[in-house]
Amino acid sequence: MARKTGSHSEITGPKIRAEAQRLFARHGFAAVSMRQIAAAVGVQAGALYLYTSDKEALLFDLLKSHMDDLIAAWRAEAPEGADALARLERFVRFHIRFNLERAEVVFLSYMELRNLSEENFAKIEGLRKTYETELEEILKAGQAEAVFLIPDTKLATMAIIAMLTGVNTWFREGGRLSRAMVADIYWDMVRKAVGA
Amino acid sequence: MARKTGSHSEITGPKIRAEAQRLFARHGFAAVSMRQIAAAVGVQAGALYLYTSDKEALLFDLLKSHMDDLIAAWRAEAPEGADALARLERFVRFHIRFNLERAEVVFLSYMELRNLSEENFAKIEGLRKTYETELEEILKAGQAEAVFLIPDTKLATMAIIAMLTGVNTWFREGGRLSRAMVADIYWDMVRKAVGA
DNA sequence: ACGCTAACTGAACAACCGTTCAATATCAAA
DNA sequence: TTTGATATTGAACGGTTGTTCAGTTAGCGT
Repeated sequence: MARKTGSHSEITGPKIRAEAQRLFARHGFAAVSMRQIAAAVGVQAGALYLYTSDKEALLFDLLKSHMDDLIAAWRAEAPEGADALARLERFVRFHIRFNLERAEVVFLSYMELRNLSEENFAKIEGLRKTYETELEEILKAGQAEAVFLIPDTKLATMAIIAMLTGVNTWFREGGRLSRAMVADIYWDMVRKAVGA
Repeated sequence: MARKTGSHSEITGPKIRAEAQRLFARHGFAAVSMRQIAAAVGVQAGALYLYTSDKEALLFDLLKSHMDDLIAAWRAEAPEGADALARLERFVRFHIRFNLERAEVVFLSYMELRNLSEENFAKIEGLRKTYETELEEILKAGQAEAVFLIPDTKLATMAIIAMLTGVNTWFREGGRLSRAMVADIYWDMVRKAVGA
């Protein structure tokens, strides 16, 4: 064997992803050049192509990993056996917490989808749909249990997710309310909205 | 006097704004070139500079006009004397209708704010804040009338606006539900969320 | 028909874009 | 110390960017 595989790439690779995420979120995908990313990493632009096939793949990998993480994290903590009300509460708190923890990539995954090719766009949209379905199943269950009173579970799903994701647009650390207080208040509004 | 002022500019000016709005919404501000806009209008790139000082001004004018229109339209139809519940219902229906009617520029005003200079960004944010305050005043009034039960009017404002604006991301003409049905369902959820 | 000006063209500017690649530096294994 | 793959450079590619401007066209008032 020669040099240990990726002796530097183990540092440079993640660094590229981190700087790309930061810059894309700050200025937008199209407004950030490969040279800017390279400069932030401390490398020449050509070196980026040892870690990504092209600029779009850099974006896609960020979004794909995020969606995979999101779905896996939710499934890991979703209370499978519990009643619909408890499951909904868990979902609300999970969504707010997880999204606030990863504000940059969440922002990206809402703003930069149109910079993906048709196939890659479809993949991300599929994952988003998968995640939304997790919520809709809870709402359907609560409807069946007659604990929720929802005029349309599909619309309620979209409404709740939009409402929860909206927290990312205004929440600032050290503001008037802590994350926990925000989660409490949103859970109260969601619970009432579904008639429970 | 010579030629009537703006004999052609009365056509070209609005056409530029319309095509810029369409292209910015479709591909993103940074991804659209002045030459693309000019080509869509049927003119050379240089001609655009008779109507705008630079590319950013083109975006800013679209967003500024939209925010002005939004606030003026709401104030024109806001039921000043009515009780909080009636005013909230009007707001919900107005917001959904107005935003669906202008999906392109609404999309822009959420996605492309970061392409504005600091001063221009602040102006748009100020107008957005003005609009949000209109809703918050309704919520405060309902709280005072004891017809609403809201843990935090600030958060409720953000939650409701995010929820309503979210309609734009999924609504498609000719889908399962009409605009009126969507508005009915959202009003039902909002009413419950505020405890009325 | 003429003059004037608004409207527009087309070329040019320097800067920057994503991407490729031959050359080179780096360093573990032999 | 030599070997050889890994990691990276730096220059180059053709093309595009926003913007400017001298020159041309078009049409109204006289």
